[in-house]
Amino acid sequence: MADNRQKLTKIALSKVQKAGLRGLSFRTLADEVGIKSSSVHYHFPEKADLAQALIEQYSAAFTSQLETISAGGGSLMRKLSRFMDVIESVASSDSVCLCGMLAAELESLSAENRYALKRFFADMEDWLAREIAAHQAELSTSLEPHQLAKVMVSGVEGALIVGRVHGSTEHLAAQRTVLANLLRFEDRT
Amino acid sequence: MADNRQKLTKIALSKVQKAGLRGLSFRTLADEVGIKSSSVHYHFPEKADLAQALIEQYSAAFTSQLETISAGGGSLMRKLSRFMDVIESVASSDSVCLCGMLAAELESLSAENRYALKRFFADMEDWLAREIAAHQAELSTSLEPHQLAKVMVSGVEGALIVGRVHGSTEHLAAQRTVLANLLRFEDRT
DNA sequence: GGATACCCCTATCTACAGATAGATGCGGGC
DNA sequence: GCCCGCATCTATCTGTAGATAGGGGTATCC
Repeated sequence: MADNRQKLTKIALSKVQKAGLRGLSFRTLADEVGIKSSSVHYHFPEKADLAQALIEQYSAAFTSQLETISAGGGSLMRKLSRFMDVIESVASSDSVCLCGMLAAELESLSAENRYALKRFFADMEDWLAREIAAHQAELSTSLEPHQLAKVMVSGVEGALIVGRVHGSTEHLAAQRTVLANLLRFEDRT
Repeated sequence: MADNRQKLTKIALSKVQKAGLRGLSFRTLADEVGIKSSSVHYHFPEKADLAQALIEQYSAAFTSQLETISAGGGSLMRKLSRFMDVIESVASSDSVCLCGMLAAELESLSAENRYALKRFFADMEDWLAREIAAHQAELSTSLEPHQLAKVMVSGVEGALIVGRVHGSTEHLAAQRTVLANLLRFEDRT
């Protein structure tokens, strides 16, 4: 099985989204894949290397989804609704956004990890701001696209984390509703 | 010194806000207070007991601040601005909200800890919703107070966590601005 | 067919975590 | 003067973490 590396990142991703990087041990991870912990070290010498791989993989997948949304066209509200769909898809099974989780563990991350994290959030914000700016004509708000984008980034990350405590997705749902209202559109599309 | 218990919770609080509960060890904590780790266990038999004490103490202090704001009167915007001041005061020195941090570590918390966490967020939401409802006449929004409150709770928790990654308070600032706009008030008071 | 890269193994190290048992010193109250 | 509770100590247990050294098998490439 040469795809153990993929199995490792797949299982690690899910685990970190639930328990955090510190909640993941090389031993448990190895057990679940069916290899030894030393073999995990072969693929990822240090834990920071594993974290880095996770962030990059996650970011790439996320960016790809955003690009698909952009390419799909439609109104801003339609795009933002799709955006919320993407966010909502991680909320199931006691998981939060990988990068939101790692952001909480910031203090124990390597410099490289931190930089990758920054980029993730900056990319999300940029995408949102770009879409908002592109549709500004449709809007009756005077707010800066980047300010709105920052609020949305904070909002969804916070909603995932806080929502999990309550075991509900109401916080994300509220985000949707208020967002739609803020931009003076009707709910959903 | 019979106030070692207070010293413990004080130092532990600050440490957990920066590094999380897992980032705090009884040994380091004991060292900083100047006692032995076994003595920490005397005050807090298990780590969950320490966490519980932290959450309760933190919640009480927070609630107290909210009550002060309510008692201070004034416009809704004034109150919400004060609310943001309170949130902002924890953002310094690489700290996030204690409960936001613990929420990320949810999986490793005791049932009692989780319940206390839920209450913290619910209390914050209730306070916000109550204030919003009380001033609804001043507002031109048709949004439910509890939905707005949920968004605010998510927003500030997320802004603290994401903002720390960037080493800035811009996310909180954006929250302030957008919030003011959402409620159709001028910025700050 | 020998070299080489790849992948996984066994075995082990070092560090540190939370937790417990039992002893010590120091009070105040009976 | 004795007992008891409080707060702390020393010493130690047990478990688990990340990490490393070095060996072996296998497939591919020259």
